[in-house]
Amino acid sequence: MQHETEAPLGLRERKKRRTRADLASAAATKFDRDGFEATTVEAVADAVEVSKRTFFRYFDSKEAVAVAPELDLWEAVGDRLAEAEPAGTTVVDLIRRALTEALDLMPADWPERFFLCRRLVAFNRSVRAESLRAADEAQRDLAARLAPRLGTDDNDPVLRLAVETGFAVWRTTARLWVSGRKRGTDRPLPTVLEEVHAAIPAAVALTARP
Amino acid sequence: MQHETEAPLGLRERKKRRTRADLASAAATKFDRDGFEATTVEAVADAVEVSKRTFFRYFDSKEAVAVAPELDLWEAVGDRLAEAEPAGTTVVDLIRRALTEALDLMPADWPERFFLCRRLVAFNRSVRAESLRAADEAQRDLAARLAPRLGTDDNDPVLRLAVETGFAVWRTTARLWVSGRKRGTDRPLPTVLEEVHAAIPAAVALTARP
DNA sequence: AATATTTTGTCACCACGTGCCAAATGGCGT
DNA sequence: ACGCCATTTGGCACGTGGTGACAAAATATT
Repeated sequence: MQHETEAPLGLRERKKRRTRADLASAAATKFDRDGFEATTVEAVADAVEVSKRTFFRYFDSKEAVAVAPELDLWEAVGDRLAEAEPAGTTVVDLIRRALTEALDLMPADWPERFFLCRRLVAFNRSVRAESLRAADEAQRDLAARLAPRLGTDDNDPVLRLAVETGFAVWRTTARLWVSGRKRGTDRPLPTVLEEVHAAIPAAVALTARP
Repeated sequence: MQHETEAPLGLRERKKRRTRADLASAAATKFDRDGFEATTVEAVADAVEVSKRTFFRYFDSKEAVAVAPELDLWEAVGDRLAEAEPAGTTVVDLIRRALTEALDLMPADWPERFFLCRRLVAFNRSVRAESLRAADEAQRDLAARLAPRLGTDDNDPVLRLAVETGFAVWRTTARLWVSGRKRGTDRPLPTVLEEVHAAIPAAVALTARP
């Protein structure tokens, strides 16, 4: 027998995680095949042999299960930031690092799931809204955690703007990555993230030429 | 008789605009008094003496009518940008200017309506999601309009990032303005907008001190 | 093995949102 | 003033997302 690392993690918790993952997976395939609106949550629940009521105990809404990969990412980002040392680096760069580490922690099939998720985001209004809302939530959470480390409250406009910029980099990265993937160029997300990060000065200085 | 400026604007169009405004107004007061979820769209429709079916011909969703002031703003911004001359100024600043001009165009009761709208955004998940979605839509629209003036397509990451930054400034402004208004400091939005705009360098350079 | 706690299923219910068609209303020429 | 056409509105029915309440099942604890 091998040593139990991290946590015991009883049967109960394991089962819960599995059903959640199963629901997200079933939803992803059905949404991809039949479309988001054409698929009912009952159909998703049935596919996992779970009642509709139980579905809504795992996900707040139909849209939430569609962006499950993003929710997973934000959770990982929150965890990574809890132990990160902010010393010396820019806030924007700190967010980039937390994202990179979080991406590194994600399971192997995550990029594919994320890709499908982004297609739904691109084509469906309500899914797009939920995606933005989830990112915004992560953003607030992050600002609240960062504030004490900087000696300000999380209403400080400079901090807010910094966090906004960090997430702006992520959003741009996600889009660039997706469009790149569609035409074969399959670069890893952290690489794209670094590139976009480096483009910040050019972006704020971008001027129309008369 | 006086000379007709701008457009004839027949009775039909005028009536449509009025019902739309009435719906938004009725919704605002009811949402403010009874709460967003406690208010049914039927109740809003009844208050304007219009059928529920008609309500949904004016607004895509219950959330949409809640953020009507923002929708109005984005429309005005789009209009302003159509005639703005981009020469010489930064893209981020160009967005700021378009916003300032648009804010100037809004009717006198707009700030109050916007304020109530922001309260709903702050307390309600789905309204917040819709608000973010609407801003994102305006963002894309703006990027698409700006791209040809810069000689690039609207997938250029630098342009994207620039537009993201411009909107980040707006979002930060909105929050700052609201929190300022709550405690008496009632400065006009364009002023706050300028301040936040000026804080960009500080934000991207913001560093944690060990 | 018995008990306590947490999760799940069933049922009922409400309200959002939409397709469909008939009725009403404004625009317009004669 | 009248009737004709285009557009807008109302009424109805329907599917589905989402929730409260309570009983049943599953898991943890002693």
